[in-house]
Amino acid sequence: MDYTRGAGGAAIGARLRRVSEWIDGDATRVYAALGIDFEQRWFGVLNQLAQRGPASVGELASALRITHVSVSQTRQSLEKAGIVASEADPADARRRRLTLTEDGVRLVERLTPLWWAFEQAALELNADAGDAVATLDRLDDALARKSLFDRIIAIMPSPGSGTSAPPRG
Amino acid sequence: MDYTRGAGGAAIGARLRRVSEWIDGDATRVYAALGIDFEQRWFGVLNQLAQRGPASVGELASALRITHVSVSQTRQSLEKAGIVASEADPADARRRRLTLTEDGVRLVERLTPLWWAFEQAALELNADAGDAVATLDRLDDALARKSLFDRIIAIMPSPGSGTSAPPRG
DNA sequence: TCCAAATACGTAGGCGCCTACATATATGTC
DNA sequence: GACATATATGTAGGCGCCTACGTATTTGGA
Repeated sequence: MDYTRGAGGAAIGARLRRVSEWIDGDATRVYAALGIDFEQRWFGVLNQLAQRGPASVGELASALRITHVSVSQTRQSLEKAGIVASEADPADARRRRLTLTEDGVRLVERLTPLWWAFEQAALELNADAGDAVATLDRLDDALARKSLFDRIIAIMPSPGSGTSAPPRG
Repeated sequence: MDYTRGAGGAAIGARLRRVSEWIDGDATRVYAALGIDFEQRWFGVLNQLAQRGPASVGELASALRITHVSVSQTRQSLEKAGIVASEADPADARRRRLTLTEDGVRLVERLTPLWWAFEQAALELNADAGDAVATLDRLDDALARKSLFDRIIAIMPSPGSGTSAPPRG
């Protein structure tokens, strides 16, 4: 039924995406079922600001290992929702300093028990799946050492030009 | 630097998505570097048609474990590119029967060595990451047994209503 | 001191998937 | 054989991320 298990390498990206869609979708349904107005993409930035205090777009992108563009869009959404505020960094006008608003602090407090439940569910799932998180760590590390692009080009019968994938870090 | 490793459960979806983005992106760059006009999302449908012959939208969705909507959109893209053709199933006019065109067959032949390289690279990556594919299998199975939604709701302090996540297929 | 290069952030538009809803055809029951 | 229900596919629009490119500010030689 699930042919992707037999499709091997070329499908591994699709499989990862599929599982992430399931998890994201279920998380979205949890917030909806509890009547909480919350977007999945807010989590990283919000959690980061709650744990470590004010930060710039670039710092958040680096910590979350996503692009600054994605953080920038999330910031706009968070500001529109009144959860986060921002101002130009007085020491460097290129930077934007993000902080939680009072509403933001309250939202984080309200969500904390839910995030705890997430954590427990993830631990349970992780145990069921034979330490999936450790595997994710190893996958991250392996890709950081040598990107899939470089691996494929190195294997290709006729390697073509010497182009290389951009670094991910 | 990568805080997501410490963020635990609530970030697992984001981490999976992130890795899938890296892999998808590298795959896209490989096709681009070789000058091949190919979209990532074509792979599942194309590979399935090549391996098992003509199939309907629903059959492909089921085999690939994605929604029929996604397959429908991919079909339109493949038809526009002249790689796939379709006709109403004579036995059931609701169904659409997809087949590879001659161009489609040629494209699959041209891509076969590349997909082989993908496969080798994935095997290498898989070995580097301590059998990530087996972990993905277990994750699939664990989520099929009990969705993340159900796991979270079961753990929540005040479980709220008796709603449940829809089955995944 | 001036100006090229680097850095920080933003906008436009795309990708591959999704949910919600609409349409067309088939099926089963009275 | 008519009609409610089930099934197969499609359309509209959203999500969270991306690349490509543009603008504003800072930095570091010549």
